[in-house]
Amino acid sequence: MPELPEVEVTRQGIAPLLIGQVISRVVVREPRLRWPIPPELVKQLPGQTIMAVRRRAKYLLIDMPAGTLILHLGMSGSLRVLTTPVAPGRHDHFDLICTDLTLRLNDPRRFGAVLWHPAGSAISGQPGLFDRLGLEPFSPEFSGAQFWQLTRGRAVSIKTILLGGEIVVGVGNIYACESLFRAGIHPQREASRISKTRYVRLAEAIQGVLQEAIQQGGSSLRNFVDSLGEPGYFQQAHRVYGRTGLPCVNCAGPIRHITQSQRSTWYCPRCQR
DNA sequence: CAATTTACCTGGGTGC
DNA sequence: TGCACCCAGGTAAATT
Repeated sequence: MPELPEVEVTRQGIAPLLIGQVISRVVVREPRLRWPIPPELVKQLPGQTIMAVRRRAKYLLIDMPAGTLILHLGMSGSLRVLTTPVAPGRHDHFDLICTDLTLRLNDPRRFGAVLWHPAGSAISGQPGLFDRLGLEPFSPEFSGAQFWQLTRGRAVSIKTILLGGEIVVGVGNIYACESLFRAGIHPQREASRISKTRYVRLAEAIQGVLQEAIQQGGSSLRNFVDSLGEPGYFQQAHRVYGRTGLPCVNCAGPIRHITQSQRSTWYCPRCQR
């Protein structure tokens, strides 16, 4: 399940390989992803030179003169870089064929996306996709004080706020649970009833948890070339996620599992208030 | 307007 | 071995 760390590790893996490559052909085997893959890509992209590979929230942005190719891995997507011909397998929906390599998207559940943003308008203003995304967790604008400010008057739980992405992006279910545990905040606590001091702790917890996951992913991730980018963070030891009934690493009490808005939450009832 | 629910997908696991 | 069932979760869209 790609959250921000896996997307960032993927970006760091493919960027040095892709930059400078000239696109020669695009192959769409299955256009039915979250949204249909725009047919015009097949004509727009050939001849374009890849200038940069960026990330916004969990979106990968591949910049070229005519515009930006937007990729989202959904919940089961992965990218690999091929330098020799490899027969496409099941769920290999999209190929970006370049001079020296092919970028191939595999996505069994098809919750991912391949979209196109023409040059000329700011991508952050793309309606419904980028215009209401929250702050990047590693940006200078994201702080505990700002987090506190943006949650005034919000009656929903802090876990819901984290997953919503309208205040801070990149935190999925795993790292929402882990961040709240590290900050000592109960997942069901109302967002408007958390002190500024505790929001400072939460902001630091989010940054720490994500940063460590990126580092671990980066060190254990296989080469993106000619191999599947097996996400390193699957091997990471979670402190609460998925640990129903197991002893809390802090107080040894049993980790509790609950459901919040149809999503699993794990937490320590003694350490998180 | 805020909050909540639904829908989209398939692989993997479980129980019978 | 097969089959029905449930769960995983990112996020837009629909509904309350």
